[in-house]
Amino acid sequence: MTVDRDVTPRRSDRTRAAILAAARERFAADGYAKATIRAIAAQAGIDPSMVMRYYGSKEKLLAAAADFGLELPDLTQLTPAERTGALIRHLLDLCERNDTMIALLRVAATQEAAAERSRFLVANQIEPLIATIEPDPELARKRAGLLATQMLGLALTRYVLELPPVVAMSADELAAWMSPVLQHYLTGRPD
Amino acid sequence: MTVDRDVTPRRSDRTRAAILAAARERFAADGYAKATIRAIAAQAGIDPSMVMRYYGSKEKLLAAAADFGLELPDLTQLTPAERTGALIRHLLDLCERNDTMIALLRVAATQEAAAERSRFLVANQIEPLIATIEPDPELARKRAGLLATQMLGLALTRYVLELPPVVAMSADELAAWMSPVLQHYLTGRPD
DNA sequence: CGGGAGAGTCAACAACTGTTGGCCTACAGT
DNA sequence: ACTGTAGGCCAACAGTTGTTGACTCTCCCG
Repeated sequence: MTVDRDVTPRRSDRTRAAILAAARERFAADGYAKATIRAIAAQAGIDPSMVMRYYGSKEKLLAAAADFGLELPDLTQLTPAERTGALIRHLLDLCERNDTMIALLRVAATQEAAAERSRFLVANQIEPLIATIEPDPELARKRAGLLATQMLGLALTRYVLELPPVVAMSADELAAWMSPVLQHYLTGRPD
Repeated sequence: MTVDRDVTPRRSDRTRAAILAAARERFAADGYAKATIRAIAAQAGIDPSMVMRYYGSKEKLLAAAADFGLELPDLTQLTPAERTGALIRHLLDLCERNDTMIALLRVAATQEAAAERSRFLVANQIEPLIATIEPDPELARKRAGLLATQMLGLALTRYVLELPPVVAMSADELAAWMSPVLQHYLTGRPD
């Protein structure tokens, strides 16, 4: 192992990144099957065989494309009133800034590996986040699951199914409607 | 046109139905691309060419498989307190009794025709349902969209992504947690 | 200047896909 | 008995897919 401290700017790194970006865009737009290696390569402006050289197989490319974090806000730094709006705005921002999140959602509908990745994100990023404000771990798990139903439901209907009423509403309006819901899932009780 | 009053029990009707049932099962389990005509035919116990003979093309088979109604309960016959639980239980029942709903959801992630069908169902079945208890049509549209985010989010996380915390909860527990949410979307106000 | 490795292209393979047309079989009506 | 027709199967086509290996080009280092 050579010490690769300070930049080792392989010329291929840019291509590697271009492939990954193209893959996310195609996966987000077309889903797994229709996002052909050839289509991804074409969008990245290189030969299809390069995709294989750098990522080994289409499945591994998917794994690389789905490997990202949610970068969720720190709930303990926010008042209970601020939390819910921040979560909703963060989700919408995450979906609109790049296609990674939507790619994961769309591909997870058909590819078990992506579905497993989504389960991992809920268990290892949302659940611990909730655990910072909910001491009971059993209950924190449930709150995380319930939160996911609403958050992923919003992302699905707005960016994948594109239901007109959901698309038409602004981020502020959605936040206003959904804040009490998230508040309920974060700290409320059933019944 | 011959008068086909009282049964004309074509021998093919059973095969036709078997193909449709098999298609829904495969679409629900594998999504559109992986649900091969050959796989569907095999599950129906007939030859792949029969699928084409009866449904013309794979796209038309999908259209036939996605052609169903939500059979939603009549909200005006229920007290506000009963409505929400009834809606949630109805959705879970719909998803668990046969695979049609899950097939639509899974396929809609990649096939525009199925996504369009989901938009149609929201606009022509959920929206009119809400209109029976919400006079303002603009607001009824929004309530329908918001309701869809939570309902489809539940179906997605429980039956497609199979998030463990959501799968683990019983129908009663989910209804208890989500009833206030639906109540808010049905009759509440933002902010 | 020469060679070796990194970066990339090209052409092909084998498998699988939706789809088609020809052929067989059973049976209802005459 | 005969025949037409509906229901079904088989084999094949043409296109697309993931994947591979051989070949080219272009620097960089000695």
